Amino acid sequence: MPKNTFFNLPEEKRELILNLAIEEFAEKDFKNASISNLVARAEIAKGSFYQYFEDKRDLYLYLIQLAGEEKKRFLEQKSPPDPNMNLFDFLRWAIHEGAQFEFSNPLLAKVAARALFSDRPLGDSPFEQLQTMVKAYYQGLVQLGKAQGVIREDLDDDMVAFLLSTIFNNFGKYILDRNQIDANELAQGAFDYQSIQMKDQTNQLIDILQNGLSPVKQ
Amino acid sequence: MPKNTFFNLPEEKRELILNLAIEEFAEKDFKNASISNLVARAEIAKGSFYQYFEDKRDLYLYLIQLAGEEKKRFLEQKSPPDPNMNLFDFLRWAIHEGAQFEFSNPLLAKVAARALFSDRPLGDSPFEQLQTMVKAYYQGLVQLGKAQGVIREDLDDDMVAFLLSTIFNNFGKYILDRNQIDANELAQGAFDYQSIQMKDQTNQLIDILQNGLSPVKQ
Amino acid sequence: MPKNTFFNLPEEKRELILNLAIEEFAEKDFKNASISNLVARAEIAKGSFYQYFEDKRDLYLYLIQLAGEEKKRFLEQKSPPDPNMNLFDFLRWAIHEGAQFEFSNPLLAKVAARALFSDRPLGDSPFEQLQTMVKAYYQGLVQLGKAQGVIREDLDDDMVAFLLSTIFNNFGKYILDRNQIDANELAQGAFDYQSIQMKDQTNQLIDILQNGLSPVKQ
Amino acid sequence: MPKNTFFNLPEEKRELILNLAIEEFAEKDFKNASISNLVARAEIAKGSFYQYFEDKRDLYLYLIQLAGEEKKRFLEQKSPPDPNMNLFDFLRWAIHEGAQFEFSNPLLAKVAARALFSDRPLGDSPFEQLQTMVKAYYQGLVQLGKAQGVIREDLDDDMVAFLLSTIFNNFGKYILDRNQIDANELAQGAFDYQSIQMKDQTNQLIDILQNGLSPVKQ
DNA sequence: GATGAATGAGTATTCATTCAT
DNA sequence: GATGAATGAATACTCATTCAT
Repeated sequence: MPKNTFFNLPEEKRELILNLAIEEFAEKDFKNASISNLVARAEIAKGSFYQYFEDKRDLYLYLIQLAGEEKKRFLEQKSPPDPNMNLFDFLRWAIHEGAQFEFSNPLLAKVAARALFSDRPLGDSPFEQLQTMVKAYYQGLVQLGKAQGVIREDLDDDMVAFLLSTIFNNFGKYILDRNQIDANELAQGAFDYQSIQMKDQTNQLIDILQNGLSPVKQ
Repeated sequence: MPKNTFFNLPEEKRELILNLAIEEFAEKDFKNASISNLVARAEIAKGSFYQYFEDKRDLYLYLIQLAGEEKKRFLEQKSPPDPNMNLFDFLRWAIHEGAQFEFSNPLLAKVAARALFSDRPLGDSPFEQLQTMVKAYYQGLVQLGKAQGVIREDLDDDMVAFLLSTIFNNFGKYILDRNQIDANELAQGAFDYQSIQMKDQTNQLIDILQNGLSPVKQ
Repeated sequence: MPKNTFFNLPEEKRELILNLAIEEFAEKDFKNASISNLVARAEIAKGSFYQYFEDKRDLYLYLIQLAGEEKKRFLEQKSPPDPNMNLFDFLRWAIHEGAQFEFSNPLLAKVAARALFSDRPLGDSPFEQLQTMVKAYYQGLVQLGKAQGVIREDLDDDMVAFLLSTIFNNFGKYILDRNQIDANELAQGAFDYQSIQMKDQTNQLIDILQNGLSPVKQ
Repeated sequence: MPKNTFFNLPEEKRELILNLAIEEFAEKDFKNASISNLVARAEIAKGSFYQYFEDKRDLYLYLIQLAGEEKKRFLEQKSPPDPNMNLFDFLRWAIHEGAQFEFSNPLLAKVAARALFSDRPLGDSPFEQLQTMVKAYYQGLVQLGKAQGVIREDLDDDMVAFLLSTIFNNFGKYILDRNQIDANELAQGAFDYQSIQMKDQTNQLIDILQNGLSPVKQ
């Protein structure tokens, strides 16, 4: 956790450091992300960095935590779904919002994706919490679906959660790839999610899941 | 490409270097993988490494190529599917074999996954070919499915290919996670794919896809 | 250009580093001059060198610039010549002073000579400016001589400038050779220019040039 | 000295190695000249090099010796001057021939120039012989001039020898510079000495020396 | 006599972290 | 609380030379 000195910083300065840190860890993985580079760009003293953070690791873990919180806040701040809403209608809404998150915080999303999928410089333990959280979230969705009767009872919870999370976690990147959008350009506001026509494909994707997961209608 | 000196090495020594290299690049990304560490563990002279490989990049690209070849060979050596086989029956077979590959070459699979999904130290070009190949493969499957009438005609090819490839690419890792198996222990032969009961879940997964993608029966 | 950290160093330390650097680059050309050796002898940390200088090239170019400035300062600090002074009287003065410079800064002179005459590790561009400056200086002298009527009008400016610069550039080294003086010993203050009787030869040399270049008296 | 194995080589192969070695040592100084590069380009085995030469130093010294011999042979093979010829007429002839040597053996000339003027990787001793030879040659010329009565008796032999040698040694390079000719292109026969109009300047240069050195006519 | 793989000390440069001011 | 100079282990890579075949 960052030290108090960091949180006591004037908001403007704190935000600057944070944004530059996100850029740095979005572009490079843990080892290659450079504190030297960060402090140079933020125009703070090397020593100051160590007044704000324990070490590089401290900053990194903070960013990952932040990414989780940001995503959660993002989803909550938008009209959160009626708990009685059909699960697939919720997913239809959520995949849009999730993609929009990737669009509005592309660099932070990149940091998180890196942490979740490949770069594990600090061993697995610091990430397990995040991963457990994510997993629990999707398992909750599956259980909700079963309770609503829109997911077949016999399906393995764990496996369905894997299916959903895998798809949702990669969908944002898929959109970027498909539309040949670079995360850095995106961070500079070069694109607008609304301008991209993905609705049809998104609906098809949810349809597939719905058809695949629902009890067979007779 | 490694130099002839490498291929002329006694098999035992060559294998040793290769395995240690795979370990190194499985644990760390390109930049962090250390040649110094590799040669120390392999007990060869620094200079010898450069007799065998042009440079670090040369070794890395070789490993990636190797991963592709190994996977291809693995799939081919097992009874390859009857082209007339129903696509989903083929997928049912392939997801098993693919997972088995991840089991028999866990570290090499890790190197490849890293290359495909996050670590792009050498620019995108060396990977685009691989990625294009993978993408084409899955789009071919989609088209086959449509031709067989087992995938709905109106579905977007690209999106379905994304769905399949995402699931297949992550399934192996999912199995490892679910069974709490570490790739390094696995590499030391600590586990056996057959001993793990995944058949039910695997079948369910394919069922979901089949139900989701097939034309609605009426 | 060295960084501020270098100029902020206590004078004693700065001088030590500089002198050892001059020794290093006087003995060896750019590629062979060893930063490792330098920092070992200066007893500073490897990393400290890179706090002071961008890189090896940075130090090298600084030394060359220093050599130029030192020489210029040296000539200016001594009573600069009356612009109306006969060119050959000026040369008589200058060749003495120039040789004295080689005596008081033998290693720096060696670095500069190497840069001007043979070692071009960084392409020609950084040196062209210096070389152009030197060339322009001598051509200016030739034109002055013609204006004063002490150099024959029909002589090729370029060629005469070559003649003068070649002689002046090599004279210092000639004196060292003739008196069997080693630049390194000299740097340690083992010799004194005044103690060496060269006045007669120097005068003869200028006489030769004067007789050779002047319009024939009739 | 190269070993007998070298001299026993088929002439074609020996010449090839020699020419590539000259290229290597013309482009780079002793330390940077690369045996690895040489053997690669000559397509001989690394070990073979050490069958032919003691070490790098051995080859280098051989090249320098060769350069001296070549120059001597070059001057002798052309109609050598009548010993009774006026010294300055001889110099007028010699400066042409010398420049032509630089033109016909530009790379070898470069190796020699480097050795004489700046690169002294092996200490001074191996070069002293060459330098002594050169010096003796020019002192001989000065004495001849005095004997002929065309050089003033009171001039210091040593200094006049310095003057002549300095000018003659740098004149070839001056011509190359003035005509913006690159030694490597020259080695490939891209230029022809005859095509360059330097006669006027050359004559002026000798005139200057003659006027400067001759006893004053009254 | 030819080969070419093996060696290892050498190179410049980077960077997280410390600590005296 | 801020500073930024100092540190030194770490990095990839080179190359003359040796030596077993």
